[in-house]
Amino acid sequence: MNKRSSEFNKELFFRALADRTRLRLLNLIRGDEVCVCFFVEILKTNQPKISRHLAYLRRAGIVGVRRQGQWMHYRVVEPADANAARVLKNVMSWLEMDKEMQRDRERLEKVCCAPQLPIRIQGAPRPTALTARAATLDG
Amino acid sequence: MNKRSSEFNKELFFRALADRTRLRLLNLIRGDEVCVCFFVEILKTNQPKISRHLAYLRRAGIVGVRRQGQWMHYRVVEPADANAARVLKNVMSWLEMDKEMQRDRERLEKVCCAPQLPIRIQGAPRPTALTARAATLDG
DNA sequence: CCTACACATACGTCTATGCGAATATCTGCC
DNA sequence: GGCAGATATTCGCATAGACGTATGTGTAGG
Repeated sequence: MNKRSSEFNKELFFRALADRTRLRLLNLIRGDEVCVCFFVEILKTNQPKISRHLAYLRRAGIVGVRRQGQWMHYRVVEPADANAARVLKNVMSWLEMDKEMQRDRERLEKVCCAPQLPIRIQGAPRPTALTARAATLDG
Repeated sequence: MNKRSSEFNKELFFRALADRTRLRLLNLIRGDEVCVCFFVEILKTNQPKISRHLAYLRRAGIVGVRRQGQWMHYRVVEPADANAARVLKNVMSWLEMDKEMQRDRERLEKVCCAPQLPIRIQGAPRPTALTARAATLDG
């Protein structure tokens, strides 16, 4: 039907990036694999909101999920389209220069590397990469 | 008030790119300076629609305008933020691979390089760069 | 001035999307 | 099976944005 059906949907891709909450989520994930409850904790918001935005990013082919028991681990994936992948890389490094994004990451690192996780997310699996740092502290 | 007031608005930037008509406009402008009536002609749509989308791109800091008599010449400008500029460059070359965008450009070139412009836009100033090619044909 | 032309903006409508609150789903465990 | 915790989806509402039509604005030419 649609003559563009085989092409990567750029509009969907950019709309996915056109929201501050989603950008903050991408910034928190980075090269890691982060479970939903951390987003809720760091962005200090309700869980459905986070979940909806992650679903949006998933539909746009920007993030992927892995289930581990009751937890869902989100990661940034390479978009199917090479140009989209290139743009996304640039966007990710762009986010590093944003003050709010930097604060978000500081909070995430502080939370993840602390010997004790906050009460709300006691049993949650920590982000893989960040946990490597926290492992020495956490028994 | 807003703690992010000094930072470039990424959401506005991406929302500007999150629309097919606006992407098609950017693709038609490219490195050139194109007057509104050509957009209307090539995209085969009404003038207010084009004008609104151009205004959106202007607000996002992606295009600029120059008035020449009754005609308005639009051009792609370098966004104030260096990262935005880099992303925009990538997007522009991304557009080159899009079938519809290629067709749009073919139509624009055909129209601009023809000895006679279509009746609707008889007196319009041709895009500068493309006109260089048409100049030898057009008296 | 008045008209014609190019373009911009306003208006009414419709759809997409964001939100919080409520609810559903899935998994681990007893 | 049933309960609890983590996550997803739904619902109702509010706003943004896209569209076509109508109208406003600025400029050139008589």
